[in-house]
Amino acid sequence: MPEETFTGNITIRDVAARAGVALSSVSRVMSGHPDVSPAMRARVEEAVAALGYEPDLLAQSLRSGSTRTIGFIIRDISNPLYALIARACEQELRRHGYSMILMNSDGSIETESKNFLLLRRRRVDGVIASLVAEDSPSVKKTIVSLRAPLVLLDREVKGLQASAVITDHHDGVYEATKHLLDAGHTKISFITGAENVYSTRDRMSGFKQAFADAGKEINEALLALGGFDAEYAFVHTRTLMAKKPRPTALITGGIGSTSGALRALNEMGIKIGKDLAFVALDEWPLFDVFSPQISSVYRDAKAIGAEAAHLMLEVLKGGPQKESVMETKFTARFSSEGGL
Amino acid sequence: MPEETFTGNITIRDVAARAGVALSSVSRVMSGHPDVSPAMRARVEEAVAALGYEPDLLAQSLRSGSTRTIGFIIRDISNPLYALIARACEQELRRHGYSMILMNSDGSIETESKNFLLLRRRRVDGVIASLVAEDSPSVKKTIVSLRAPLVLLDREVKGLQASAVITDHHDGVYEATKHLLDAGHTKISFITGAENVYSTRDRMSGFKQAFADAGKEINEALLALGGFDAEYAFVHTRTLMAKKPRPTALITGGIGSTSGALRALNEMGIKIGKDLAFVALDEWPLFDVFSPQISSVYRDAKAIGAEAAHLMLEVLKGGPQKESVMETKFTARFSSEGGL
DNA sequence: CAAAATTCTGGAATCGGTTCCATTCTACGA
DNA sequence: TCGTAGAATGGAACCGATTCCAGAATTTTG
Repeated sequence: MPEETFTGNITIRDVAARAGVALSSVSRVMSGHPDVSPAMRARVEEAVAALGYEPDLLAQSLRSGSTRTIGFIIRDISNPLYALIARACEQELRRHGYSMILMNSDGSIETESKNFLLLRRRRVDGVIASLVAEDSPSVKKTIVSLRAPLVLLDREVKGLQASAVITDHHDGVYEATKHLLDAGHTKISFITGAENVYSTRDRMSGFKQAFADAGKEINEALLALGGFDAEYAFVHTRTLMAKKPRPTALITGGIGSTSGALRALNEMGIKIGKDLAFVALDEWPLFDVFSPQISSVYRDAKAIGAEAAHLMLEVLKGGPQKESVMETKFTARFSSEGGL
Repeated sequence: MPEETFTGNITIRDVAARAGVALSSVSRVMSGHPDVSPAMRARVEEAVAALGYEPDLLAQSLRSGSTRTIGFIIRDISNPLYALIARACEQELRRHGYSMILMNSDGSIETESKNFLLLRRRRVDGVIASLVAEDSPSVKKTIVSLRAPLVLLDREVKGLQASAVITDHHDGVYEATKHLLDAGHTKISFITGAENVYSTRDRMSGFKQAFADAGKEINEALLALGGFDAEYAFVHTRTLMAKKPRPTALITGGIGSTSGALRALNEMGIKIGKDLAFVALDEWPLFDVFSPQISSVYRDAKAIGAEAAHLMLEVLKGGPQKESVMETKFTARFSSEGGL
């Protein structure tokens, strides 16, 4: 029960003064050091309780070198997939005494770089990040200079010491593409981000293999691999759907791409499952309620977030860097019918 | 161009040594203090550039008392409304040199309390929070002991020094309810969180006034004001819809409530806009794409997040505490037809 | 019972900066 | 030419903790 009112902060000195002991003794009691007599422990604990003392994490960090803080850099927290990942990740980190500093990179390499630099100055113990691109030398240099453990989300940067949680997009997309090919589609459009990130490459790899296995040729003109944002997908959906002959099927990679594409299709009056076979990669909140008819390749965002936290905690404990692979699951629904 | 490789961190001492000047001079140059000769500035800047020196934010914070860090406590970042708020808020804070520590309270008062305590120990410069409840004395005590500025999101806690961004739910809900009453509904259900948070009270106030203005009586048995989570709404939708006579209209407050209710309605085979008139409070991502038929009361989450950041920055600059009111807008669509 | 080993405790250095204060140097006016 | 104001710089204290080291108090051993 604190007896003092708040006038400035209560420091270890105040505790030491009240207990009539040295600073070092108070510190030892607080940190559970073995070299403390029961009498000393009692005296200090009384003073701590009476004053309501709480050690200053800032000062502890400065001295110990560990801030118990993890940076979390993503494109955009308002993307529901990232939000789910962040939620699970934060929960897990908090459970182990770590706090999360959240930073949006807004899809900009410069912002991302600045964020990394700032986290370094803040002396975070580690960073969990989904890079905007894997091929930026400046970001790579920044990351190396971090000298703190890094966990990548769905990215592969060669020549970089890092753990990673990656998704096996290949299998899910392979199944989805095979499903479309089996139905007789060959003019299949694919809209998603650029190939300078792992997720796009892995998705394309599944896409290509399905075509190869079916002995069919990919029509490169129907691919739009330029950006994850809704605007990019919106524009390219309009362009692609205006081509003749028009694509008979469309796959969109990521929630941003999907929303932009669907908005364009809506506007153009193209009905999925009838005029066009459609598959979305990744699901979003209320998916099962509002989009029970959309074929999708699903992945468990919550599990990804928790796994990212685990990998980080593992390395912080001195363990080895690791790469975890999360699975995807294709489910065919009404939207991937029709189109032919 | 750094000539040294990284071996431990480069401190202000290294810079002073290389430039052959005192620590205090380096510090003055770095902080742009006026008492610095051009010659001194040049020498120090040369050394800074050569060594690639960057001041340690931790040490600066300890000395200056300001961490340039803002805590952000919400129920759940994976709620799209909060995600949008967080995104806009972080962007704005970052633009002004502040970082955001994100914490989910998971709807638990104890977790929320712990989060506040941890933020205090981390010496954050301020906290932006959407409290789980307004009537918890323990949380109130914790907040008072923070002694850092607080910006509340859609909450009103009396006896607390704080800024706030609140939403004018009253008007939107009033319009929505009036719309239903005008159509002839009287058995209107309302499912949302408890009345110990401002948003529920303000929504109920609009609801009640619409009934009063219409000279109708509210059927209290049709209200379920107990939780914002989907599970609560799911369970109570089933119960309420099993009553006889059954409610002819339903309003759900918040995205969690809405998703739970819609899931239950789906399962029960009740079609909104036909078997039941339905209004959702708050929209969600892809709302216009997938739910263009759902009547809603909309608010601009991005603006709310940016405003929260502004209020915080204002107070940090020494300005007064303020309360900002954001508007809501009811739009009638297909879902609020039928039911009678 | 003295010497040695063990257990505790206090003092001081340290983490990496900022800032006050005193001192030196320069320039100006009387 | 001297006194003094003003600018520039260095030294030291400080922010709030941790930890090493030395010494005091206690216990064990010969």
